[in-house]
Amino acid sequence: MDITVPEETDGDKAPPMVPLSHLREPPTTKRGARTRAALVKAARKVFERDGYLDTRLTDITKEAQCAAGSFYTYFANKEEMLAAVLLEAQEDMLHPGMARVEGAEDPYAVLEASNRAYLEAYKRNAKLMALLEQVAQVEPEFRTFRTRRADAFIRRNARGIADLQAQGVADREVDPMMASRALSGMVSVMAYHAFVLGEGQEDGEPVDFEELVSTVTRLWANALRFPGHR
Amino acid sequence: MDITVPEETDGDKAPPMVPLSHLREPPTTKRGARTRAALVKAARKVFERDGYLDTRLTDITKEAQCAAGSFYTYFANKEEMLAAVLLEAQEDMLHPGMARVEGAEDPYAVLEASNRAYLEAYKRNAKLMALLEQVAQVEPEFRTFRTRRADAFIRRNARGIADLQAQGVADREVDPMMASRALSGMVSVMAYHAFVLGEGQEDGEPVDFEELVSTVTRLWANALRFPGHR
Amino acid sequence: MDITVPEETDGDKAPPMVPLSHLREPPTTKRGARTRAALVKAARKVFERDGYLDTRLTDITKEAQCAAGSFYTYFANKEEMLAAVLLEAQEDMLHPGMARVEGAEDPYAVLEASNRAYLEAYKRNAKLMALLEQVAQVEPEFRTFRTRRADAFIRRNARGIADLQAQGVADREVDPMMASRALSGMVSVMAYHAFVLGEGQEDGEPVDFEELVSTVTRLWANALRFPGHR
Amino acid sequence: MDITVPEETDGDKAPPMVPLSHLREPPTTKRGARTRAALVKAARKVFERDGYLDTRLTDITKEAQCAAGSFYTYFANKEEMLAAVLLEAQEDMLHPGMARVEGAEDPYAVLEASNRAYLEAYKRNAKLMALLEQVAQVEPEFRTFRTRRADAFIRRNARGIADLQAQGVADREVDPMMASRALSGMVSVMAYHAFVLGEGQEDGEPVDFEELVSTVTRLWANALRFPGHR
DNA sequence: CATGAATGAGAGTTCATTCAT
DNA sequence: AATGAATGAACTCTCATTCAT
Repeated sequence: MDITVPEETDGDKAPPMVPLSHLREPPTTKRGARTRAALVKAARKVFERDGYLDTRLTDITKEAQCAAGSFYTYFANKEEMLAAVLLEAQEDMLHPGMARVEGAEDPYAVLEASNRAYLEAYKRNAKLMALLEQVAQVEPEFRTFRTRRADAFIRRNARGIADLQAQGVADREVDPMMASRALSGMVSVMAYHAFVLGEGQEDGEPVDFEELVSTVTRLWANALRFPGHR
Repeated sequence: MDITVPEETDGDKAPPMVPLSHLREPPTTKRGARTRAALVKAARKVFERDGYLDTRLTDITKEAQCAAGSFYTYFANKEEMLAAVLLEAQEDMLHPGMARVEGAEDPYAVLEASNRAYLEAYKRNAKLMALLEQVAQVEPEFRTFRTRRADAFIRRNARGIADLQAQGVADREVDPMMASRALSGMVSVMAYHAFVLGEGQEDGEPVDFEELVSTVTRLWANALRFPGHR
Repeated sequence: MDITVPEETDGDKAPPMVPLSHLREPPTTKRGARTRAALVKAARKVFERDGYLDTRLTDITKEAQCAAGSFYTYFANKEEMLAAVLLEAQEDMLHPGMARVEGAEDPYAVLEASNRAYLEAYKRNAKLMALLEQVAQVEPEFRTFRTRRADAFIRRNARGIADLQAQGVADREVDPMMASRALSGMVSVMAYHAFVLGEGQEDGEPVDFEELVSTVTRLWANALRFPGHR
Repeated sequence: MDITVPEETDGDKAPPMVPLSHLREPPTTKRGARTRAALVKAARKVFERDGYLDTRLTDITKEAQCAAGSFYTYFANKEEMLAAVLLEAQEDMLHPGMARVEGAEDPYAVLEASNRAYLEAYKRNAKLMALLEQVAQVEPEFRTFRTRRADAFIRRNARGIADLQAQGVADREVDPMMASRALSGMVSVMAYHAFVLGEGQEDGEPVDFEELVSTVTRLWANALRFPGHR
């Protein structure tokens, strides 16, 4: 969903964006590293399976096959554990390698590629996204995290919209930031519905991925009044 | 956000849409009714203030100035309490009296009125909506409730879109249901951002209501390619 | 199981033998009498169905179709309620009119008639007997009650045994009181097994009543070495 | 009370006979074993002193001098706690090492030894037996347990009776199983009276143990018409 | 007398966190 | 660094009993 023009350097390099940077000292020994890694892996599995709230610390240590006390060697509490999980997954969740947009490129194609990449990444990390939604409702620090993460996308897309407006290929009547928030939100809502709610449901039709991409792209392009519609 | 043409009778009369119909027997005496009402009122206040999870039953009874045990005279547990709160608020939350659309009416005006009504209702019940979002992440029964509630809107708007397509005033390339889900979601996301996140934030600019209405309406109209845009 | 010779006047006329004689004042009005009776009847039903411990006072008032508070108009608590239930049933539970034993009567026939009468009464009141057993384990006052009730039987039968010993038709080596306790206990154990445990069980063969009577009688007669056995 | 002839191998090896096999994982460390043992010991003491129903979990942990929460490290609830207590006591309660009966042995002597052994074991574990009686009235699972336990004795003695009938030394008119139930019940009733009720009472004469053994044995032998009575 | 709502002490249970080994 | 038992505050829910109407 990132339609930024390439030169734009966004502020995304701001540190991890993961809450609670006050993580404990990293393990020094090899064994320590192994245990820590096992805990993070186990935590992700259990969080995704049972949800953040229903996960007891002992569930994690049990899954990681280590003692309850070992948890505190590496994490101060459940929150920090989750922060570590997210930190590790962030790479893939953040922005899926977005195709560069060369000057003369077709904006519609760029947009579509961007949406596809976003939706693919969402699908790939659906369980984690569901988890993040849950936690954002429950732990203020993660709410902030989620908001910041979303805002980065939105700002980025806003810049893209502004560019297109400047080039005369987008409706100039809308505020780029607000339009970006609306349209980016539209895509994320669709992703949430398709990949988070869509799973557990008996709904029958599990949403066709390509149709999802094309509909979302078409609506977005229309909304901004891209010229020369098919 | 309801752009249904008037004749359409939708299936919305389905029962309360509130989970947990196993409510306890309603009070028979006047005093009982007073206590029950005090509890519901107190519960709404505390839920909205502290969130569902952080609310202890005794917080509610304390606020309602009655004994802890009295809670159970009227509600089986926290869930049922919330169900009662939602049931009572439902009237206003649902859909605010939507302007009728007479045959020759301007669809753009109808759409705008609809969006305005929706956003006003959302704003009025912002805290409750925030609560609902939280609970939906935590209690499966309420997740279902929220989903059903949203689907009712979406289906309704989908019918409106289909009508407009039939009349030749809306893009026929998109599936009405999918477009409705995307655009309805777009509006609700904006409402959530403006009225739920917007409040507690230091964000500075607290979103101009009229701009919100007009932007959202414009994007929606554009997306469906309403003719004769300004 | 009463094999006392007729002239014997036993001490059984001692007051009700029901615990907690401090019953509340009997109702004065007709309506009061009706309510009280309804409560006793309901209590017996619920006690027998759910057991003493699992019975809540409101279960009784609900069954009696009266308000919770009315309970305390007639009874101080659950114990007194049970006392009232037992008092009312006592007549039939005690010992069913036992056939008189005329001088020349066959002791074996008397014994058999006595056992039959006892077992019939037990069977008739099986649920109440089960209840009494339960309560005796739980409320000291009812334990005493049960013990006294049993002792009355035992003493009575002991007198019968002593008579038979005097007439030379019973083993003189055993202490009449102890033998009575053993043999009376034997019969009551059999009754408990047949009519209390026997019911809920899938055991298959539900104990033939006549065989029960004859076996118990035979063992009893043998144990005392009645002469001229068949 | 076990008069089985020696060769008879009975099916008694059936598993623990204690309800609720779903015991928690046994402690792995020495400290854990110590705590668990302390809890079981404390529980037995408190159960025997206050009865099953009046025992609160905290009474047990207080007696064991550990925190309330520690209880749940080893037991899921009060029931399992009792199961553990019974399991530990079972060895001694079950069947007191019964004297072997050699072919030519005097059945009367065997019977007497058996009764003595039973009564001694009962006396030794009187408080626990009282507890078991109480719990059997209150928790279905323990009622089953008690019934099974009793049935094992009864079946065993029934086999002994059948043998004696075959050898012509016991009355053939009675059904061995029914007679065993009656006579075994007789003995257990006497034990209950002497060692459970007898204790707390002011009754005066606390039952002479030897007289108990001889009376019970004599009645039993008579009942089955052992030959050559003294 | 009847009603039925109000009361509140008390029990069981959970689980994050600590700490001795 | 790892272990896993110990801790105890916190919370929900029950129900006998009271009392205003």
